[in-house]
Amino acid sequence: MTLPQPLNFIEELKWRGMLQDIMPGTEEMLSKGPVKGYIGFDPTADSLGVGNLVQVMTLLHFQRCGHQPVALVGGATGMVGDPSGKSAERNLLNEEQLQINLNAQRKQLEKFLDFSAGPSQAMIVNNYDWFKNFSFLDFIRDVGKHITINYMMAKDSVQRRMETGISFTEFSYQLVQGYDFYYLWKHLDMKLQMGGSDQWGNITTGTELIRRMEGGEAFALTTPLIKKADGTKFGKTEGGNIWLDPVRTSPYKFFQFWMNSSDDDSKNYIRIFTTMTKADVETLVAAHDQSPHLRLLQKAIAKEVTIRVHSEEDYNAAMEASEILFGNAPTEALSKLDEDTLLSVFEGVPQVNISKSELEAGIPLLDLLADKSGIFPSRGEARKLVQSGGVSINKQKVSDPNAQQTATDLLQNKYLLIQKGKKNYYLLIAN
RNA sequence: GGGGAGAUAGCCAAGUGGCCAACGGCAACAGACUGUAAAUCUGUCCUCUUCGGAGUUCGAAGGUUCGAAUCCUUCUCUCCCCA
Repeated sequence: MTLPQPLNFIEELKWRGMLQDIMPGTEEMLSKGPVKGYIGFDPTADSLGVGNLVQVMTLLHFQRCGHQPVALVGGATGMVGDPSGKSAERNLLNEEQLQINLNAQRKQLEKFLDFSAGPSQAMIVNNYDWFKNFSFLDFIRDVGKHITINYMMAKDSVQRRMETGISFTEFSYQLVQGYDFYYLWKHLDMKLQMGGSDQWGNITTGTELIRRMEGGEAFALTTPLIKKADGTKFGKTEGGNIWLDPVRTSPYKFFQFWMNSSDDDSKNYIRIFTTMTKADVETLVAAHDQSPHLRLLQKAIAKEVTIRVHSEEDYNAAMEASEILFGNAPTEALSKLDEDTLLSVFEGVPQVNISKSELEAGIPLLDLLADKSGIFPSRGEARKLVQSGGVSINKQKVSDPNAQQTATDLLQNKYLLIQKGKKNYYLLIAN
């Protein structure tokens, strides 16, 4: 991946709103030619979530600007536990789980960066590799000696835990992460560490260590914590976290997550999560403001991100499903679908099997919604939502909680599309 | 060790013998309006319900009473002040 004119990475981050803190001299260092920079990923789950996507994009932009991005998976740091942003001591992961998480994350990271040979070839490293044979005594002699407790205690992540308590393990985390930077600097000529703003403290311990151990110079920058316009956390919905793993979050849901972002948020997201140029973004934002109901921004983000994280096919399927579900004449569109299309459209929608013969005999609506399908935990809840107009079958509102559901409405003589609220769909399959 | 304050639904927070399934706010969910947006308005928000009700709650366990979140006893935990 060679670009005709390498972009200025810092400028790029600035207009995208992705620059929080930067160490003096960083921009100058970057301007001298391609350098290596890395970001660490904490293996707390077996999949990255959209929150991690910010850091992935930082690496991607870094690479687009002609530099060499390195993703570090925390096989060692994951065993310790980062106290940053945590109000209480964490539970340690067992090694088996850690290994699973590590491999899963590594695989995901490989999708985003360009690993083909060249001056900006991406790399993935695992800090377990240089920690596994580093004994405790050697570590406290060779590394710990260079950093004072006073320095470590001054960090925000530690300060905030002074009242409630912090274990020695978590306290030493910054030193472990700091040594990563030193090691990479020493052996891979790593010049820059990046990360979320909560990592600033850990990162600077690294640059400090490099200076004290060898008088070397290393640089750092962080990205701001992304928040939604209403101040709530980014990347979570009613259903929980939005994951990159299609098993955890279906491509349809993933696509919908971006489609649902508010206007204000999407103006930020388009900058962070797409590689569109500044001019294109500005044009699109202007077009969006002209006719916001077209949701141009949401569509553009959802498209690019879904394709990057999943695939073009997944995007097309999600898009098609969304058009049918949210389009102008959804009921008609539904009944026109042939079975294959219908199934592929609703691939990401929970499916429930029910008995066709019972349905032919007629099932009381509430039985169907609660006992038979488990869509509602109780009949009372089903009744309440039906009464308040929150339930649709095949995109047609049902209003009578005492109604019977028969087989006459079956799509393709086999399926019923149940809708709970506006955005939760279930496909009932009559066998 | 001494003294004081407190523990109420996801969170904050009223309530000190019956009118309490418990004011109010936030969060959440649904509806209306829209554009699958925001804001606003409305409804739901312990569990179950044949929507008439039924059952289980107010740190825990006992007790007083016709009746307790409210009074008494013991226990557990949290916070503050003094040593």
